[in-house]
Amino acid sequence: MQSQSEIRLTPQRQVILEELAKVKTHPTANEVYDMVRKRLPRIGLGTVYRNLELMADNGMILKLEVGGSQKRFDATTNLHYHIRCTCCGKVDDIELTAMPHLDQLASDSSDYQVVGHHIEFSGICATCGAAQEKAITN
Amino acid sequence: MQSQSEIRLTPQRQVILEELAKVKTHPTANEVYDMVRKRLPRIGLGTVYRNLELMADNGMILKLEVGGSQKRFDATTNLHYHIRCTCCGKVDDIELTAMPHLDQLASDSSDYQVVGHHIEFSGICATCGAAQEKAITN
DNA sequence: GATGGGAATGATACACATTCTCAACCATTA
DNA sequence: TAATGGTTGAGAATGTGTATCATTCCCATC
Repeated sequence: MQSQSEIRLTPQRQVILEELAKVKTHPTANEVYDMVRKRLPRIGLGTVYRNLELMADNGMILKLEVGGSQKRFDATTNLHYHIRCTCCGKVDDIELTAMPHLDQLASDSSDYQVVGHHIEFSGICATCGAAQEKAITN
Repeated sequence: MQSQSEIRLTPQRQVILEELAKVKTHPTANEVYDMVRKRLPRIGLGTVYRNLELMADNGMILKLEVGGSQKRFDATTNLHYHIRCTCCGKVDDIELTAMPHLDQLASDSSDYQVVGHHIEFSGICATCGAAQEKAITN
């Protein structure tokens, strides 16, 4: 997207960025809201949504439109892939070399103007897997 | 998931399946509801959601958790990839050989029990592209 | 230092997709 | 036929995200 070139770094935006950069997970807007509220108790939920969206458009952060009902945000903006736990919804990075050439293939075989791609694996995370084991053996 | 082995094929479920198989698009639950209602005017929206979910769990259809705010459904259950128009939200199949070996790679490099993957390209579809051209030249 | 205009914020209302609840219904079997 | 359990339809409830709008903030200019 990367439409606007510069946005003002208000205190709210700065805190949102910092909190997002602080975690290795891929929090939802609501989770970001909770994290930010510890430092700025009076911030509005709308402000968080608005600024996450704005910063994603600006290329400062990544908006993950993965499965599940919520958008997630990522401070790491280079091309990388994710795995989502179908059980608890958690999203982790996956170590897999990026395949930017896929975009060309897709472009060749469709009448779309391809802008990018994302690979999302799904599975059961270690925690949920262990919980299932436990539930079965009981 | 493919948990339940057999489900009763009620008239509602049959019509949902037939209508879904009839189209090459990837309709949302609401679109399925509209299609089905032409044949079963008294069907409830909840029934459509309930049964789409059920049939997806059963492996009879595919639930696409792609970007955008709505889930989409697909009568084609073999592994294939999609492209979504960031402008109008339309989802099309993309002709690209499936890469089932990716699951193994992901499994090796994470502590998840990997069950599958999906590749989603994003871009501007021909229709939206043409509309943009027009808007600029005017 | 006052001021005026545009951007940003916070509170709230709203829109929308999806799920939940529950009474009525229906098929199946005892 | 009566009992049982799954299924349906209707509407309420939930949850995520967006729009609105009055107020506040920033900052260049006077």
